Amino acid sequence: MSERSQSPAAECQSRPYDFSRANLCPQGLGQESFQTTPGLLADPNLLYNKSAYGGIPSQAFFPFAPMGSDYRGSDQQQAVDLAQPKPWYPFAAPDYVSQVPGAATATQPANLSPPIAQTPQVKLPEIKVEKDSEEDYSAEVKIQQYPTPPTLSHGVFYSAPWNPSFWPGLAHITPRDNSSGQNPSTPSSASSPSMSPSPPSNGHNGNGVTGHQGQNPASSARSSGSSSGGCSDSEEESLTTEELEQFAKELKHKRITLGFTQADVGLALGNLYGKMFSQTTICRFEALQLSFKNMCKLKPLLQRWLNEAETSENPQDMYKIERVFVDTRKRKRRTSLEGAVRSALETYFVKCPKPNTQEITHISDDLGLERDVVRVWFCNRRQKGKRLALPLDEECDGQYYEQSPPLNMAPSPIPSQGYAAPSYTGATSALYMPSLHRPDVLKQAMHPGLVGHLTG
DNA sequence: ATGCATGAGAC
DNA sequence: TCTCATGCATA
Repeated sequence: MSERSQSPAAECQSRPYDFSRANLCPQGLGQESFQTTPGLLADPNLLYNKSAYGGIPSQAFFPFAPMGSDYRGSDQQQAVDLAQPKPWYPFAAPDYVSQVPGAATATQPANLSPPIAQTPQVKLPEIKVEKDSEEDYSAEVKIQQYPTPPTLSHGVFYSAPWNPSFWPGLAHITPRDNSSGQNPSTPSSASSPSMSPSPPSNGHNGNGVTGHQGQNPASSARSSGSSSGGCSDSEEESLTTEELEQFAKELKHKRITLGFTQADVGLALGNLYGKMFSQTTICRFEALQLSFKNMCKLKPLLQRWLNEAETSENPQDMYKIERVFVDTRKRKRRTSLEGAVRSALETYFVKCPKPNTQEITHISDDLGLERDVVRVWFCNRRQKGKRLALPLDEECDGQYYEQSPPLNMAPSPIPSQGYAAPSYTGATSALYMPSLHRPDVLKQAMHPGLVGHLTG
């Protein structure tokens, strides 16, 4: 697969506003290189091997988590079914239809913009929106029932998360510092047995779990010298990767031992401290799939929960609260991308991890996807990339995707690039070889560095 | 367990 | 418009 070397995507180089991006998509977004061999993207995750990702983004992610299954589908997915343009939003969602290029484009040759247009694409995207149950979606008001733990009989209704105001106590929550140091194994009796929903009284400001956390770029990064993670805020202790890792394991183990599900924990946090978390978040915490900063932020809360759970005589109380929230919002139906489309996106991603608007448009047109779907896909892909990449060198903060591998060009001299140089040269396949798919390998390759760095 | 989505805040 | 934290929905 020789990338076309002569006519780089015009848009990539003509971007006036972003100098650095000039190199992003030198070869143009997949003009032709789209033909992805089955194995090519077998494991996109491998793109991020530690060495490749010299740079660390503003946020450090834990790479150890096995992330290998993401694209498993690409190979196994059946051939693209060109025959049927899936119905997108069959019901009550006309607005979507109008903005879904795929709906209109997928079936037709579409006049794709020059640069990307000719990509031997995976035409006819197999995009489908989950389950088209004719009506359920239109009726947006729904009440979700939170899974109830076997041991707990209370039906709990999970709330829609989008409104931070849900958690009044949030602001006051302060993960106590000591939690860090203290080993959960030695439950502090300090915890109040009353696992009442009332917000914990704590003196600190709550930046711990405040609605918005992310910001704080600088501090977030683990200070190089100290092991600290960049738990920026006061209450977040200086945790080392090992500590977090260990705590995560411990949490999981004890949680299971105590008979709680991840969902239970998330719910309990809400009841105990005012801020509820989803099963997803708890799962990611246990799997170390959150950013370092995020881990630091959540750890104190989970630590407290653990203490409570261990000491409480009636852990069930932790779930006592029932809340019913009516979700009046619409949530776009989740798009399910076919393996071929994903592979195509991966290919584009390798070439240009940060496509600009124009490029996104090209890609969306090319693949017959909704622009927003493409945009979000790239956002998520980048986010995931960071997790996998294991950022160790904070000095490179923000450099992650700043520079894109010059395709067809010699690997960038800059070691801190966010991508594995080899990946975009044509010789890519090797990089994505299934054999390397092993999470252990990935972990092995990255973790040590992180640990070393953090623990330093 | 994880893919796609949402939304606040930062840039 | 992006990042980041987070969650719904689903594999």
